[in-house]
This record gives sequence, C-alpha cells and structure tokens, in this order.
Amino acid sequence: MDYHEIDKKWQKAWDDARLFEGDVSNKDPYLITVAFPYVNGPQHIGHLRTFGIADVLARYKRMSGFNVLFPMAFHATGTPILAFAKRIRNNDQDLIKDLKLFHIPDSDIAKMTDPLFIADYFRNEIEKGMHEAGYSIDWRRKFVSIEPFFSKFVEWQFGILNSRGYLVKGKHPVGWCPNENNAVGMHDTKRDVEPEIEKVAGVKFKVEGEDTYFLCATYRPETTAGVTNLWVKKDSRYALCRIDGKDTFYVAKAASDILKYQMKVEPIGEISGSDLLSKRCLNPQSGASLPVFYGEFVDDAFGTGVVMSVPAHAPFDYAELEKLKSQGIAKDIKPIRVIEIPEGAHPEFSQTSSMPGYLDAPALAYIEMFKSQDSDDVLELATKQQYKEESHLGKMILEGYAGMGVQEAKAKITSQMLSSGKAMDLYILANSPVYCRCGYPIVVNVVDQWFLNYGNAQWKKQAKEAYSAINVLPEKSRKAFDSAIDWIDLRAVARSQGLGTRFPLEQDKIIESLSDSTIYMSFYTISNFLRGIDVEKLKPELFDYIFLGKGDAEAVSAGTGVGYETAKRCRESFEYWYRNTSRHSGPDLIFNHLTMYIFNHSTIFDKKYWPKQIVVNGSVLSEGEKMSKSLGNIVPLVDALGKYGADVMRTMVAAGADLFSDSEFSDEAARGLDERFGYLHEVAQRVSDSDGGELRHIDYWMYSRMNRKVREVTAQIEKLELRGVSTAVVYDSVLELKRYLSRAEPNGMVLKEYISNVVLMMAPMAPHIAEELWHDLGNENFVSIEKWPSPDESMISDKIEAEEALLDSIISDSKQVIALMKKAGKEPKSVTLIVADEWKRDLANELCKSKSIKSVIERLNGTDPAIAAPEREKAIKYVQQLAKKLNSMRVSETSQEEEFKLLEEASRYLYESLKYPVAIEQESKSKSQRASNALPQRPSIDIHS
RNA sequence: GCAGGGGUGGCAGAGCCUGGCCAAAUGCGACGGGCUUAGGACCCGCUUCCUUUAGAGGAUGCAAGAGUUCAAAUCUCUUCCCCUGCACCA
Repeated sequence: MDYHEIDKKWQKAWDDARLFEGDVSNKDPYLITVAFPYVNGPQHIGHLRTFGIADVLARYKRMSGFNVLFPMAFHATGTPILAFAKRIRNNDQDLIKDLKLFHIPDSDIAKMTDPLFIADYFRNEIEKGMHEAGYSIDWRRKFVSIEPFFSKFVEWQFGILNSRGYLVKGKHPVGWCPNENNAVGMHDTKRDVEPEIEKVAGVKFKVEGEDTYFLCATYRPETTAGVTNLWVKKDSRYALCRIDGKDTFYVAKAASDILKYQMKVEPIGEISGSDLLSKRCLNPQSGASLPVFYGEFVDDAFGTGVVMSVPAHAPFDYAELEKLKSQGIAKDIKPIRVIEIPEGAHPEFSQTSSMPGYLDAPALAYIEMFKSQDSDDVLELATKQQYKEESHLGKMILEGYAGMGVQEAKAKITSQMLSSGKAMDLYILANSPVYCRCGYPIVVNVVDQWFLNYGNAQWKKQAKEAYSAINVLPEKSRKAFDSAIDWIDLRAVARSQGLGTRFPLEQDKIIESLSDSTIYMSFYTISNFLRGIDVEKLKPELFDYIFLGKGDAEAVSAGTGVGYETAKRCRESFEYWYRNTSRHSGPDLIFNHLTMYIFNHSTIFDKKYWPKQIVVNGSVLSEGEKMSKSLGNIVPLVDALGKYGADVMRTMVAAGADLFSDSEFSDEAARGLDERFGYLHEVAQRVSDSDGGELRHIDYWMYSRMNRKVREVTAQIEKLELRGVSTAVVYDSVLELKRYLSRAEPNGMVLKEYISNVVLMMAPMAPHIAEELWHDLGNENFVSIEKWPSPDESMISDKIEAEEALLDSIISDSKQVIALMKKAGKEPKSVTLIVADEWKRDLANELCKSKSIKSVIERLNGTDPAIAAPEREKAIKYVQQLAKKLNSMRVSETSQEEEFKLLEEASRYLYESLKYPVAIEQESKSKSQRASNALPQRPSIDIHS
C-alpha cells in the first residue's frame, strides 16, 4: 500500500467535503478540546499522543451519532518564546543544532530572533503536521493566544475573578537572576534545572557582651538545644548588618549578598572570620555559652555562612570537632543529645544505646557504615541517613518535649522560636548553585506578587462540586485530582516579562501563561464569529451576554457595536457546544492546568456548562526512553509521517499503550501494524458480493467473534482503552481471518460483513486506510461519518466458539501423538476420532452443577432416569475419574450428535492440518480399543500405524 | 519527605476491579523443523524444572514475606524497589 498517496487522497476528500466543520444543529453536541500546543518548537511524535487520542474520540463520537466539534488553537504566551529568540540572538549552538535536527533551514533560523516570527513559524508547522496526521479538526476556529481578540476575552475573565475577590496580593519567594532582574524558572536556567527553594529556620544566637547576634540557617531547628558551638569559615569576610531594620547580625559577606534579595540587609561593618573566634554566644534554647570555631566544610555563600554545630546529631559537626580535639582545641566540648532512637526501633542499631558516649544512632556508626562504601561523600551520606532515621524513628529526650516524635517537635519548636523572636524564616536555594541562562548564579528573592487565591474556601468548595460531576478517564487518575484540588493554593498570576495579556490590576505586568488559558476552550465556540471584528468592540458586556446570558442581544449590540446577528449566534453556539465537553491533556497538567480549569469553570460559568469529562493520557517513549534532545531519540513528526504514513503512526501513538501508560514508538511496532494493515487490505480486495449459501459452523463462529468484538471494542473505546481496541481490531482480526480462510472456503457475505465491521472499528484510529478499504468494499460514502456498528447479541455464542476451540485442541493433541509415534519408529496412516457417548455428558454436567461426587454416585445407584447410564460400574469409574478435574470443569452444551457433526463438517480442515485421513466415530459404535477414553469435549484419538 | 501511579515469563504487554477453564493472551526475540536458489516472506513446533516413548503427571512460579480461602498473579497486611509531580514553570 502506498500510504502517502492514500493519506493525501482522503485528506483532500475530507477537506473538500468539509467533513469536520462543526456547527450548531439539532443533534447532540460533543466538544473535544486538547491542551493547545505551545509554539516554541518543532513537533515531534511525542506531542501527538494527546491530540491523537482526542482525535480517535472525536471520530468515534462522530460515528456514534454526535455532532462533534474538535477545534484547535495555539499557545504562545509567557517567556519561552522570548527566551528562544534571545538564544538565537546569542547564536546558541545547542538550540540551532536541535532545530537542524528538524530540518529547519538556516534562512528560517536566522529570522528567529523575532519572537512573533517564531510563534507564527511553529504555528504553521504544527498545523501542517496535524493536517497531515489526519486529525478531524475544524480549522475555521483556530487562533493564537497572543491575538488581541483573545486578550479581550482574558481581560473579561480576570474582571470576573477580581470581582469575586480571588485576586490577592502577597509575598512569595522565587528563583531570581540578579543580573537580569527577573524571576527564573526551570526553563530559564542552564541545563533546565529547577531552582529548589526551601524554607529553613534562621536561628539567632545572641553574642555575649554585644547587642548583636549570629544568624544560623538550619534544617533542624529542633536540635538547637544540642548546639555546642558555632562554625565560621576561615579567611572569609563577615558582615555586621541590620536586617529588616531591626536586629543586627554577623553573617558571611558572601551570604549577605544573597540574603539581601529576600530581606532588607543594611551593612554596618565588616570583620574577618578570625575576629569572630574570640566571641562567644548564647544558645537561645538552653542558654549555654558557646564558643566559635573554624569549620572547614562551611560554605560562606550558602545560608548565612554561620553554621550551628550539633555533634550529637550531625556527622559533619562530629567529625570536625574530633579533628579539632586531636589538635588540642575544643577539648571540653561534649555532644548533647536531644533525640534518641528507642531501643529496638532501629533494625540495625539495636545495641546503640550502649555505644560509648553518644546518640542512639551515633554519627560515628554512620560514618563507619559509609566508609565501607568507598564513597567520597561519607559525611554527606551519613548526614542524610541520620536525618532520615531520626526524623522517622526518633523521639525527643529534650526537657519539655520528651517522648515527642521528631517531626512534631520540629514544627512546635520552630513556631515557638519564630513567635518568641529566637528565629526567623529564611529561604535557601537547596540545589545551589543554579545558573541562569545568562550565566549568573540564581538567588532567592521574596517578591510582592498578585496571586489567584485557589486556597479560598468558598472557591475550593465550588471546585469540588464541579469536580464531583466530571467523568475522569482513566478512572485511576481520579484520586490525583482530589489531592490537587485540596493542595492548590496561592498561584502567582502576573509576570514582569513575556508575551500575553496585560494584567488589569497592574498594567506593566503580563498575565502568567497558565492562568490565561483556563477557560479558553469556551472561546472556540465563538472564535470564528469574532474574527475580524474591531477588538475595541469586544467589551466585557459582550462576553457577559455570550457566556453568562446577561442582558439581550439587542442591547449588547447597541452597547458594543457588534452586530446583533453575531452576538446572538455566539450565544447560541456557546450554549450549544458547551453542554457536553471532553478535555484532554497529559498527567503533568493535573496539578496545575487541569485543576485550574476546574476552579475557573466552577466560578465563572453556570453549572450547565461545567466540564463533563477530563481525559488524562501518558506520553510517548522512543527506544524505551522519554523523548529528549539529550538522548537524541526524538522522532520529528515529519520524519515519522514520511516513514510510516499517518495511520501506522497514529495507531502506534494513540493505541500503543493504555490511556495512562506511555506508548512505545518503534520500528518493530510499526512493522507489525504495517503487516496487519496490508493483510486486511489484501483480504478486503478479494471480497466479492457472492452469496455464500447456507451458513456453516465456521460462519457462525465468525459471526460470533465479530459481534463479540463489536461489543468489546465499543465498551473499550468508550473508556478510551485504545490498546485493547487496536489489539482486537487490528491484531485479533487478522488471526481470526486467517483461521476462517484456512478452515473452509469463505462465505462471501460473511467475509464482507466481518471486514466491513473491522474497517468501521478501525476508522477512528486509522482513518485513511479505513476509507481506502471501505471503498475497496464497494462503498461510496465516507467511513468517517458512517454509523458505528452495534453488536447482534443473538449471534454471540460461547458454545460455538468453544466448539471451534475444540477442533484446535484436537489438532494439537493429534499432532503430539503423531510425533510420539514417529519418535517410536511407527509411521501413522490414519486418524480416528471417537466422540463420547451422551451419558458421559449428562454425568459430567450433573457433576459440574452439583460439584459433589458423592451425590452423583448416590443418584447413579438410585433410579434417577436423568442420569441413567448403560453400565453402572463403568459410570461410577468414570465419575471418579472426573473427580480431579471437578473444579475446572464447565458445563458442556454440545451434545454427542453436535460434536459428531462438527467433526464431520471440519474433516477437510482436520485432514489438511494433520495430513492424514481422518475418520469420525461414535463411542458406542466404535470398535477401537481407545473408544472408552472419549470424554465430552475431548474425543478419543486413535492413530493407526 | 508528601501526593499519585506501578513492579507479571528473554523483552514488550494482557490478566488483577468481579479468586477457580492461568505455566499465564498477544506481539517481538531465541531455538528447532518445513517451504525454498535464497530468505528479512510464509507455515508448523518449541521457549521454568523434573518424570513420562498416546494427547500425561508432578514441582516451582506473577517484586519479597505473611495472612484469608477448599482454591490467590488476582483479596488483606507488612517490607523492598521503580516512575511522575511538588508551583509561578509551559
């Protein structure tokens, strides 16, 4: 098959027939929307999973009688496109190399210093790719999220959110580039590192004899009472500074340069590390007087550059003190335990409490433990291990907190120290250093920010109500939403940079790009009507009318200048399509976009228009790995289409795995699909309209399989279990056809009906090939809008299928016996199959129903005619023989006569499969020695040599 | 750490909700055979171990362990391991 020719041919035919343009009608609506693609890069096949699955649903629903609308738009707001343009301006070779991988010509790359060019370039590229993939999209409604008429819509949305009181102002820590003066997220860092911001406690240690403090950043404020000394860095400069206009502190100079972004830091003086050694300070918890030492491990640019020393609970501190002691310094320092791991609580250190002078799970022991691992980071590992175990298993032994779990104590002690002024909140960049793309190390900045308050109780309640009515596919992702709705809280909503809509409450800010796209799906219902209208006319009252039903078309038309007809049509279109919606996206969007989608819909729209269904799907793997530039395993969409054609690629991507799982993209899988499609094509071309005459057993089998398949596939596709659909439609059908064609001369009618149903069911996944086969079968209309088949339940027969399976087991058993004979040097000449007598069936079925050997034998001994057998002795022996199989036995619905007829009818098939003449006999009439071995559903096999 | 999803034969991947036709579908791979000039095409067989020269029987087995049950890949509990997300970023 020439896939490319077929793809092109049908895509053109669909376009010419305007098959996928959805307009208001009297049929039931079905609006399918996917997370719109971001136009900051070329398309690879990984992008197509969500789109492909949505398209399968769109096509299926269309065939099921719905009026389907599958629109598409493009996302371009935010910073990525600006960053992209900047990298091109800086002649970033990594990026340029990636673009060449996608066959983008140098002349186009050169123009990509312009963000708008980038957006338009990739919008075009993506649109073209989707078209070539055969997605049934109504392209009349497309738009880009940076277009002015869309901004008007977003402004209207934020007006509503503001009127609800959901926009609030507050402070928030963000990753920050001091060089560019801008917030920095993962996409703005070198090697795409996410800046990990952590809140830690800044504990204040009063300097003796001075009105000033040491400030120590710590993850473990609960061990403050165990602090024996402080550490500072040798040869480092320390600053004395006033923080937030209040107390003065000693912190490292380097640290103060970082801290100044999150708090007000006024330098007062400078001092060297060595000058600090002469000072002593007070433990804020115990009041003990503490010395200050040099610590080799101290990093003066991390935290505050002053570190508190807890040798009982921190291996670094312990090891450092041991070192000092060996030099005759710090001789008096003794570790102070505040936590212990109760005896027996620890699987390995059950004896720890007896270890000399130390904590229950001593630092020393951990250091020893990791020494043997030949690691450079012995102390690092030991620290993590001890922290983990103490926070899990440890109990406080500190006065006032004795017996309390460490995590609980940490929370209590922290809040108590904060409220009593013994500590303050600090943020640190846990994975520092992280570098901005510009090359500067990132710091933490606490900025004033506008937030959307998803933590608002009223709003949360409403979102939960909306969510409870949403059908989530797959079912197992439902729980994730429950936690997401509970968890989502303040969300920063405006940025100082980026493309997009200006934030109404602060005009120099841009609305953040996830926040501007929470209800845009509703915009599809009207985008085609609004295009071309002067944006100044798109006033809030217009949207109030369209989306909220406020006022009437006449007044709105008069007030805005938008035509009466247009306004009215928009309102109708929205009301119609938004009754029934399905939203599609990847699992990474559950915790942001999809949850925000639910929140925004619940507060803005009438209940009637709340979301009806959300579908979450996995991604696409290549060579077992997620597609990634660094792995070099990206398959550009154009390459995939060129190599495999649209349908193989579609089927592989959409149906290669179950909904939630990742699907594997491989040549191997492609070849498999290609072979099956080819086979189906071949068979379809051979089908004739000839009347095959009377239906035989194998024809009924084919009908049974076909109708069962229709029933199962319909159930599966409703739940979007596309893996099962493709297996049943593509793979199993081929197996069944092969069997049918080898079993007997095909009946033309049966074959045609079977293939037709297969083609109908493959149409959503492989629409081009389906159209081609559909026309091969003599049809003139589009399969894309043909009616989805429904099963004829009366044709589904377990009995007939079991009987056909019987033939196969007879063949396989016979082959086995023949092989054994040959091995023994005997040459088989013919095969006799002996069908068990009726009384054996009766007894077996009786046994099956009663599940009791005893009662059946009792009845045999009686005079119950229903289970009468010719010879009682033989019958009892037979029953006893069946005893072992009792649990796995099924009631046999096939009579002796039917079984006999089945074998007779299939004798040609049996002969062809076995290559020996086959005779069929009945047990009672057989002279064979083996006749009595016959069981129901298991004829005795007698092979003559 | 918290939250969510997982762990099945050489690999991929069904089965698990609703326990028993499950030594576990299907595909790929490996191996043996047939067809053939040849085969990446097609057909047949085989792919845990042991026993057995008539289609068989037995043992072990679905991350590990324990439990419920006449019966567990499937239900319950514990442990271990893997993946994803944890925010201002699309």
